[in-house]
Amino acid sequence: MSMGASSHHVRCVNCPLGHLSHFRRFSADELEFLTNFKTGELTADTGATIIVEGSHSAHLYTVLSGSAYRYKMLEDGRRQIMNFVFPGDIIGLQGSVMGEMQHSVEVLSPIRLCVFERNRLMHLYETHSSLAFDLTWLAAREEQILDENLLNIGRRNALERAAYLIANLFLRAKAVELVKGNRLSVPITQLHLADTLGLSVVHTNRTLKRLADRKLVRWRDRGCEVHDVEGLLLLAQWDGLPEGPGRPYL
Amino acid sequence: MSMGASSHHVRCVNCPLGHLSHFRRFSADELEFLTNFKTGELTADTGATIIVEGSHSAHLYTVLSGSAYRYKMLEDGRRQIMNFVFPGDIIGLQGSVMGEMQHSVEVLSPIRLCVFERNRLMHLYETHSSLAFDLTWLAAREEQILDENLLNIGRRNALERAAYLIANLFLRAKAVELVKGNRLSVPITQLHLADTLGLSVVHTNRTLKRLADRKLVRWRDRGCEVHDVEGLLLLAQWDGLPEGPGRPYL
DNA sequence: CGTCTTTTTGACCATTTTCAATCAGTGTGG
DNA sequence: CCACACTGATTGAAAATGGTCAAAAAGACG
Repeated sequence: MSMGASSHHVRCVNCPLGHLSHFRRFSADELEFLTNFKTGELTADTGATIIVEGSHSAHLYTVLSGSAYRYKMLEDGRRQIMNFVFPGDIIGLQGSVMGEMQHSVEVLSPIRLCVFERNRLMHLYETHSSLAFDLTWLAAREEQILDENLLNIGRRNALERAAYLIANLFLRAKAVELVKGNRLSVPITQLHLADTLGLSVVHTNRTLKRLADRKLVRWRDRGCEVHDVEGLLLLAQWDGLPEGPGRPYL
Repeated sequence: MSMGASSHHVRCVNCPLGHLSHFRRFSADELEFLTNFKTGELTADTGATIIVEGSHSAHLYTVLSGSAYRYKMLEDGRRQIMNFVFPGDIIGLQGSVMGEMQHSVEVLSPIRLCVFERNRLMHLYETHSSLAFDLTWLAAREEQILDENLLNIGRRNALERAAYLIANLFLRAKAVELVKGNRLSVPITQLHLADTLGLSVVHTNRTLKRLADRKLVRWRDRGCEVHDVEGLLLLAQWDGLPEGPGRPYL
């Protein structure tokens, strides 16, 4: 994990996220503010821990590229992954707003983060209400994703669960160009899936095979190929992502 | 479900939540703004549906008294309760910020709500950044609760799950005086518990009996008595509520 | 090539669900 | 007051789902 060389005042006009139609455009004023609000950049490699449960991080991050996941652990080591973090997603908002961090975040694929200072957050609220609203939007969106995850784990069986999760990851990843062909370019292992689905690795593996038998997905070379998104949606009784283009980010 | 008689400009100075040390105090300015921001009140009886999944509610609510729960359903009828709603909690923020409502809300015990207009929300952000921040705080808190619920369902077994959920409900209810003695004064059924825990009613019932055998809780007269909170926390490997006094609300 | 991680498989075990009743409490109308 | 209908709580037995243990196979990597 290291701070980028050209730390301060990286030009947000050239933000890599700005090129994706998935995200909203900033006004000139917002762009200028954000350029100043941004403290620097941070990169981290696979396996690095960006945030530790229980810590009081002084920062807030937006993912510029790469991926990570948010998780919690019980004292005896059982782990539950709550959500995955893709470009445009924000990391550490919970902690910035409420104090102590209640979850950890680990890097999945080499990640580049935009860094903001937690103690300047109030200033954003005071001077740029549209961005403040966007932050609430981002929090509400995370809430919504968690609702769906809860429904998934609580009420779907193993096969449906895996179908939902893979379809969800696939569509979210696709929106930020983390899909190559029918292949998810996020280096997820079956253990990650298992810890997200609330299943054991063994059963997750068997479930994936059943999905493969139905020609819905295929696990190959450490990665997941999606052969039939519609089939996955149908199996999981899911409507797909509600989001259109133009969603907020910071 | 009906609108209160003295709809407009109910004096927020006398807000019933203001008497609970659990919540933060408003400044005179905030209080005046909120009194105007508030559109009216709404009361609803047990079983009423306040919000329907898929709708575009024009309102946002804060619970003044009573209780409710938030849930989602699969097409085939399986239901998952995501969270319970107590006094001081906000209802409909997700929909207000993101558009369509992605979950339903049903009344548990006769409820009194403070009503706000969704289309005036931006005005709040523009003029009262402290309240805007509070809204983000509330969203982040919901996110945090959902994280814990996800860990609960995903990684704890039935006994631990029930222990966590009951302890959690008990402590949250206690903070807003919805506990009488050791008894939760929220008319929850074992089906509600089951749909929250991701278990069947039958197994939930058996699990509750096991908790009773251990003298941790007791189910009596349609309600739950908690005999040993510490024991529940220990069993669930949970630290209890992180919240201190002085939390925000609208 | 040897080591490490990840995936895959088999056999067996535990947990949880489903189905089917029964029981208890509540409220209703006669 | 009692018969009746209803909802919610309990229980038993059988079946299904998912977990654990152990080991092998397949890649990944230096």
